[in-house]
Amino acid sequence: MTPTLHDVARLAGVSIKTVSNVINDHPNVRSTTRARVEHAIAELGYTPNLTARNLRSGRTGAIALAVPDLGLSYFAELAAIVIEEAERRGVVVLVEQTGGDRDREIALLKSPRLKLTDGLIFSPLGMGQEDVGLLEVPYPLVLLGERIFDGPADHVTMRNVEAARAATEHLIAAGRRRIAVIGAHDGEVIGSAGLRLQGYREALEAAGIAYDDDLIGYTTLWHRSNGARAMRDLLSRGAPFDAVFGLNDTLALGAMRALQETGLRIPADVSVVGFDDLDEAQYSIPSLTTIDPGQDWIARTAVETLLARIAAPAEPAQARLLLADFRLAERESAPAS
Amino acid sequence: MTPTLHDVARLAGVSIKTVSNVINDHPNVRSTTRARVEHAIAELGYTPNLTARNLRSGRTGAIALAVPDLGLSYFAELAAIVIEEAERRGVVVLVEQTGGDRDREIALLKSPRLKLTDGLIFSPLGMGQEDVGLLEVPYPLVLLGERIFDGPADHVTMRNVEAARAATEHLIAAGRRRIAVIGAHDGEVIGSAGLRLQGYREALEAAGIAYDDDLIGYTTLWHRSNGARAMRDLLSRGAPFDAVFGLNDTLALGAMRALQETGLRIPADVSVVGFDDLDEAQYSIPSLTTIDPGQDWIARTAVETLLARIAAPAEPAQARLLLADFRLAERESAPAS
DNA sequence: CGGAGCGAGTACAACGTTGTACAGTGTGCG
DNA sequence: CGCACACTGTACAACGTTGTACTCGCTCCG
Repeated sequence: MTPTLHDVARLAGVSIKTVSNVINDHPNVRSTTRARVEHAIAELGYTPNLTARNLRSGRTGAIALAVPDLGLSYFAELAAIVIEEAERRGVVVLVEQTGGDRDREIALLKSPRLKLTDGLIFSPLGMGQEDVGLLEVPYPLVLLGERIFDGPADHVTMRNVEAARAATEHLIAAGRRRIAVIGAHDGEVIGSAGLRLQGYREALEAAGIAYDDDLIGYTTLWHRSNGARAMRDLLSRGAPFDAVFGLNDTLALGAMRALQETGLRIPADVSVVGFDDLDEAQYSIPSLTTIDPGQDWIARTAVETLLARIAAPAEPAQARLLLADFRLAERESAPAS
Repeated sequence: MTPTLHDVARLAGVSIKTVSNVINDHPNVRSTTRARVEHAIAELGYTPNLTARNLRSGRTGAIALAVPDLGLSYFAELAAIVIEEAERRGVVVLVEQTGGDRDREIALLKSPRLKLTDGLIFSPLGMGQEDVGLLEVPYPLVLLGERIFDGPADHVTMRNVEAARAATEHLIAAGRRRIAVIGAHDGEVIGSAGLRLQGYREALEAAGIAYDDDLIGYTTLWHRSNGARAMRDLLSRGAPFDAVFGLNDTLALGAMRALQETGLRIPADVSVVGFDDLDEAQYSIPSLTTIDPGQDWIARTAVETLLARIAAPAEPAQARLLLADFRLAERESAPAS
């Protein structure tokens, strides 16, 4: 079917190893021989079989990226950057979706499908701290997100508590006192929801504002419709509020939608901040004040770290925790004053 | 390092072929032997080396998906469905981004990186009809989009002309006569922009409305900010209009943003329709009337068609053109009357 | 003028798996 | 009682590539 080294070698009248040497730019090939081989390669349209090369070398030149769902903008943007950075460094990316389901995440970690790759960038959503032991895997792994800490793998993530605190303080500085939250997960301590809620509470406490559970909107998956639904629930509860902190942009956008449905003006009646700085946040109406958590840095650092681990098979270094810088992107939905 | 068939065989006291037979559920293995082998597999934590298996079988169990950019919601949602469908069918997906750049698209088609996969689902954006010859590739290929027609590969896409005509007719039926377009590409005949503009013109013509180039907003990349910019240009031109057809949802959402900035009410002053039925279209304010072009069907059919081609190495059948059904999703931005 | 040394190229094994051909051991039946 | 045959398992080759060890012939220099 497709030509192999043998075909090229036969046509050029040399051994297959010589052809291999030409392809890999090894020394000790006479220029006349090289030319003859190159001509044969061109004539047959030969390209090396990467599967065979990988078997020989033990490397595949591919990495896996496992995220909950590319339909979630945050992960789509993350994947876009990871793929771009990987390409820049000469590897390809195999994308897996777990649906944020714990069982599927666990199954993925042991899946033989990963044998097609040299390592994994893993963003769990269903697994939690109790599953930390399952991250002991026989291949290079970089962990994202905030479901599991102090695991055996390098971990690249954002400063959730500090950033959420900054978002809340921004609202407080603008004079808001009754700040609702959309997207909390009941009882969660770590995880994006738990950590961001903690930042929120720290900001309240520092400002001497009492925490009021009536202002907390709970949802499971952080989807736009859940943001709208949680906001409607909160409105129907009747507890007054003058600001909303959406624990991510998607929730905040859904919440804005629900607020505007009822005639509330943003930011005049209610200011809104989000978290993630999705592309959309610039184009919503009003545009969304949000936290830029350093996603670009996170994605690139994850690739860089993984490739470094792959290149250095021994693991002398401890698992590292790498934290991105964040910044508040101030827009119309929550002006400074 | 990681255990191989040899290790398992030695531990179980059998030949490697017997272990292989156990793993692949081949007959003629005594149940006692099978149990012994399975025990050894479990003890060593053996998993098969897929690279070696692939070399042997000539298949990789992976397909490639090449799209312009996962940062574009349409392609992120497409990728999500492709990956989900592929997983359901037992293959993994390697995602490549071309940036919509013709040279990168052409380079990708010949890239040896594709050797890691059994076939390609390709959504070009930079290549055009003049490049049709480049689609003659030595591996199974399924084409998406509307940049190239009548190529040598199966082609799965949507009914752009009919759907755009339906969208325009919806506006006309609601009494609109001055319908602006956002996202046209100057001089383009095929391609999403060209075809959708054609559908628009057909609808105008059928209704006896004159085509007015002053109502056409041109943009290159279909990004949200370009939608807003084109809308502002159009507004500043001063030509009156009572409806906007965004050639995709992202453009329409950007256009809505620009309209609302100037105080125009949607749909009272201007109705807006989009094209794609992104998740966002349900949650914008107002929610966006748009065309659901059958993306889900397209993604699943692309995977199914590609896997069928991979399974049948001979190609008896002609390249096929597969067209999805569309429907108008009527929402607030352009009600029926 | 003889041996060291190097350049050019070859033969073979190995990566881990699976298909093919075959060998041994019973078992059933004529 | 002997043979056919199913059953269980083995040995070997092959997929296409690259590393290692080797051969051959030439040049250079003491």
